[in-house]
Amino acid sequence: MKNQLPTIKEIAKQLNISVSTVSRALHDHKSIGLRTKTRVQELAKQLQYEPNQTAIFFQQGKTFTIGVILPELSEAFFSAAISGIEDAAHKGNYTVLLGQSHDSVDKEKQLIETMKKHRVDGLLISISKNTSDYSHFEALQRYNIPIVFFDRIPKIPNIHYVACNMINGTVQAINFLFSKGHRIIGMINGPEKLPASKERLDGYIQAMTKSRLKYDPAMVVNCDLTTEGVIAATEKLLTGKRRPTAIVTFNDYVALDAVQTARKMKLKINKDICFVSYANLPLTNYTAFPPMASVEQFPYQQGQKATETLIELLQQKSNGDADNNNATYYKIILESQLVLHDGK
Amino acid sequence: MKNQLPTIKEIAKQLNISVSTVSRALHDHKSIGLRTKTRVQELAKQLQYEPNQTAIFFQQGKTFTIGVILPELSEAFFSAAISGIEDAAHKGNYTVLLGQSHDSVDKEKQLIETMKKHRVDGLLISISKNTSDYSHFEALQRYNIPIVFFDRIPKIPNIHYVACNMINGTVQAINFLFSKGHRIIGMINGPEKLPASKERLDGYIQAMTKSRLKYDPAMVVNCDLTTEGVIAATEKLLTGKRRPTAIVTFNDYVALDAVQTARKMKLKINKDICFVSYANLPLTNYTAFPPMASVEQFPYQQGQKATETLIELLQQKSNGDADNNNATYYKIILESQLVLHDGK
DNA sequence: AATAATCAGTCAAACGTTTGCACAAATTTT
DNA sequence: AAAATTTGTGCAAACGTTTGACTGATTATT
Repeated sequence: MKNQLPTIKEIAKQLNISVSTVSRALHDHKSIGLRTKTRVQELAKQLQYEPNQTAIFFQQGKTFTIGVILPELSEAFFSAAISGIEDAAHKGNYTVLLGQSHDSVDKEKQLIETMKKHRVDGLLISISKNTSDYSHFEALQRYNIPIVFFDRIPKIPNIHYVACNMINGTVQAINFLFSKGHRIIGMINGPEKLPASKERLDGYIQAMTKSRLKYDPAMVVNCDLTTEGVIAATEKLLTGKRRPTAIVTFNDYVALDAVQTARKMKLKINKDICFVSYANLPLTNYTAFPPMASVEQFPYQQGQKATETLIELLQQKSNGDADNNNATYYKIILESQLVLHDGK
Repeated sequence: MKNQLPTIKEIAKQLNISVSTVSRALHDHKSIGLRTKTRVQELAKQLQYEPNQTAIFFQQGKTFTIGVILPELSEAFFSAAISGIEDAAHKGNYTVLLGQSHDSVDKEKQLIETMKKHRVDGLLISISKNTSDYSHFEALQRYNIPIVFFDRIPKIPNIHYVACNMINGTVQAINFLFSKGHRIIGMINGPEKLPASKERLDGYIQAMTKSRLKYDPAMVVNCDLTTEGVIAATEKLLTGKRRPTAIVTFNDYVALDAVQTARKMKLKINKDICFVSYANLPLTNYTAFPPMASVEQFPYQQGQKATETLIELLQQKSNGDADNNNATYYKIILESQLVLHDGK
């Protein structure tokens, strides 16, 4: 009754030859005669033989599986990223094992354990917002499991990563606003300690000083990204004595709340006040008052690139370059880019 | 130089006992004396021993992995679903192997092969839009890999599935519009042959006749879901001699395009014409003229429920209920629900 | 004709773990 | 004190595949 699947053994027995011959025949090994080769291949087809991958994984100590750990799949950024990851992995004949940390450090650690157990060949990680202790990543060194971080990168030396540089995009955004005649430009930034916030601020300062508008710290307010936080930040910015005519917001969600707030204050969007944002949402084109422009971060491409990098590392490894422990570390930076919204 | 991980063998050798004893000691088997048990466990901890799961998978013929095949991760519906799937799987100590078909039948078939190779314990599938030949699913029976379909279900008998019933939600939507005074209600539906379209139509007809508004086929137009298609459909509906005062649209994307079209025709949204939609997008609250209400399809819950169902099937299987081939088939229907948008 | 090379195939070990069976020693029951 | 049971442990097979080393033919080279 047990629907036993055919094995190499079974084929060997039926053909009265040894399993090794069968194995080699199926792999088209040169040392097998044409006659037996075809006999084997025919029977294999007839029996619908398929190699048992778990046996092969075990035997070879490789699983052709890439583990992916990221904060939250329902966030547009990450769902685009995983899409790119899956596509690239599949192209390289790898499979994707998935886990979301929900921005919890514990869950992240747990996931790493699971991935380790499953003997993934490599890992792709975008760290949780709250991770500041990185020991669980470092522990992986011991297992010789390469990691490529993407987007949210831990601050530790000697790692591979793929990220998107927000500085240039921010500079472009400010320059764009400048070219439109804006001279007082505000920014609603994220939490101060977040690297992502720092990059945006850097770009802001760079562009402002280069445009000979001096950098006024009062024009940049941090917020915790909650709706309430954004409202407070927006109000603060718009009720100060120097009122900006344009605001750059940390991301699209922030932009949406900020726009609402501005409207409640009876300001006309795109007239009294303009917004530019960083792209997270697929449909800013459809929103009531979309930001005039967004800085695109190319999540799909980040995912793709990170995966390709990881696969390359894995190939190096299997080529025995493993001993080559003076390995160089990949630090791949995509450039963000300003995208204008024609608001059609 | 090879960073060999400790194995059960290694422990056995160091302690001068047999591997079986070690194995049993680590599993807290009753037949092992307390002294050796602790000796083993201590050494295991000291060596940081971790069982090699690939060996166990192989040995047990189980991988504790669930394969997921769905069309497109960057679609909000599916990214929410995968989120639910991953959470539920993790809760049940399963891991998720991921693949997207991009709505291509070939890719779908290929993914099934990959999943089969990886010896996933079970599969969760939402079929591609273009799949009409279901032989590749049926082939899986042979491998005794249970499948639970979700959301997009093939039309074949004797399958397990989880879906969301759109009929009631549609009825609620129409009733809601009726209560708001609308008497001429149109519908922009999806492609005619799509089951999803049929359900919506059914609900529409049911509600209309129950409300003693007679069903006017001219009030329901199908479209191919492209922007152009939607524009054409909207124009057709709004330029007919009976002009609807409210329109139910196939999904949020359609709604957005339809709203734009109506506005171009100088109609005032929520005054001359109201829209109700089916929820796909996270931020209808922020859109220019959001649908007054949406029929929610609970993708996260669908994913969750499908996963729980699959895990249950897997448990039954390992309990030897496998022979019990007169198995009942799970057909789990979640109810859709109308959600009002307060447009704040 | 002897030697070397090639061809076709087999043997057996290895990967790490689990588990049914056997067996000895210690303990309990008769 | 003999018999039965319990306790603690080891042996070896099994899971399916790959692969290095080996063997016995045939064929090619000198």
